[in-house]
Amino acid sequence: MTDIPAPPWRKTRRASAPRAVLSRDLIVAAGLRILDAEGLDAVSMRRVAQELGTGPASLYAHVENKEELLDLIYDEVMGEIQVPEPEPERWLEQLREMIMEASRVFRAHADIAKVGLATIPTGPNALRIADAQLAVMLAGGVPPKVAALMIDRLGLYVCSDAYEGSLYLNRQRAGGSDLESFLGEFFGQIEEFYRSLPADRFPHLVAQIDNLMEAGGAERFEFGLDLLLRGLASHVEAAGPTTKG
Amino acid sequence: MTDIPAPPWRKTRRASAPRAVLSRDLIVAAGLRILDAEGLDAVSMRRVAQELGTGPASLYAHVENKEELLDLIYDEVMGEIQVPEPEPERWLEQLREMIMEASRVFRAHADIAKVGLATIPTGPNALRIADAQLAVMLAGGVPPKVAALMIDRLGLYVCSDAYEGSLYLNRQRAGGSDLESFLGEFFGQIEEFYRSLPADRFPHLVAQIDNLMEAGGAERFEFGLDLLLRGLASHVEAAGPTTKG
DNA sequence: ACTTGACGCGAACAGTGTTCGCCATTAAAA
DNA sequence: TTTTAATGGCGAACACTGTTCGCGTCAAGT
Repeated sequence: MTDIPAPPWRKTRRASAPRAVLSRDLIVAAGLRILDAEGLDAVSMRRVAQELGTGPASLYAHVENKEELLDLIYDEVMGEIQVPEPEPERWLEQLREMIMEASRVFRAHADIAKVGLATIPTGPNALRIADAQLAVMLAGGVPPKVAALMIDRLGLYVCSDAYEGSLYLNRQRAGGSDLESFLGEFFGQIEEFYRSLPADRFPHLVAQIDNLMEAGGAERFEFGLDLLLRGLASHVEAAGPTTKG
Repeated sequence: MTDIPAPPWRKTRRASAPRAVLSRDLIVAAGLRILDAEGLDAVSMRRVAQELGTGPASLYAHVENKEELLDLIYDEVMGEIQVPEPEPERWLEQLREMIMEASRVFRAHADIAKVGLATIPTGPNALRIADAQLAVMLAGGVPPKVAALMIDRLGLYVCSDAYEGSLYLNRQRAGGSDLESFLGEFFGQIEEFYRSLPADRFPHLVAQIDNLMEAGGAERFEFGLDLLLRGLASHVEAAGPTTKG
């Protein structure tokens, strides 16, 4: 019955209203597509619905609300983060590589980091990554209490730095120029502003303008990361070395 | 002329339409009042205007847009942060005290930290604090380049941690209960969720639940801060000690 | 006394997230 | 095979948001 070729008018009808074209996965995929192309602010229920050729109300059958949708997109992005098998003798290096990898993925997907800052991540991929970080640290002899605190602080650091970086990307999107020239002009203005400050009120700031402006985003991130990791290493040595000693 | 008591009918007129009742300072003060009482989301142009007994359009004569208003409120809050005179021999302690003071002020004003995350602070108070931090570090013998990177990372850390903390406050506001019982219930749910996870997929996470849940917000913040400061101290020793050596 | 100019502000526009109620289609039941 | 139940899709609407336009009114300058 249903296998016979349907008459054209019925086919038109079916094409105009095929059931189950919408699903959680399709909605999340559409949202991620918009996020990458137009930024987080563009990910509205209406825009996602439009991407799927429907209205905003249709999404609520598959997704509780916008917050849940963003959480789902966030975990989808986290799925791109690769984690290694623990090698105890190079645990610190491994941890550093994992953080750099996470940072890379966050930066690749515009300002999704804002979502990570705003929620306690409970998606499967977020859990997978937290578990892997914990595994590497415990294998390296980090005291469990310290390791537990550490994943919290590292997650906050990666998200907040990526979020800060996404702000420049957003402003560039608002303007029209390319990223390179935009950043140049933007930081040029900042530097000009700093140089215009009264040296008697802000003596140290004015004296250190070159040092303040010199470092780029990547250098700043790695500097802070190294501070955190050095501090962590000192905790391990203090608690009794399990490795190389 | 203007000193003589005005006749009642004029007084009534003046009371009904007094000129220049609006000003930047009044608008900022009203915004800060709403921020403290109802949170950042409540600070809308309409709500601020209502607080001043007028309409939203009236604000735009004194303030460029909402972003500028938030920046002004942010700097107003930063004005509460006290900074010390540099004492070179206890520079690290002093730096730590400054960060704790900043964190205290941020927490006192709900989720203003979100604004600090979203903009490069250029207000007078933000500059004053950055200059003071720089002063303490340079007096302590921190290499200028390192000190410059450090204020950036410390600012990011304080803001992001305060922002994360403000999220709980917001959710509590959305519900009706008091902060104490809300946090208890909330983290109870989180803990329950973690305990329900399959131990074969997330073995380390499940094994460390107690360690993950034990620490409160203050302990987490100070843990991360100590990591950063230990790392900074190691930079100073490496660059050649100016103090006590 | 009259003009000028700026401020105050009501109304409107283009957005947002979310809900309600109706329609069509499909799956199950009789 | 016919009727019923339920479910997904979706147009319209609600209560918001930031922002702009243009009118009127009031204060000061000439």
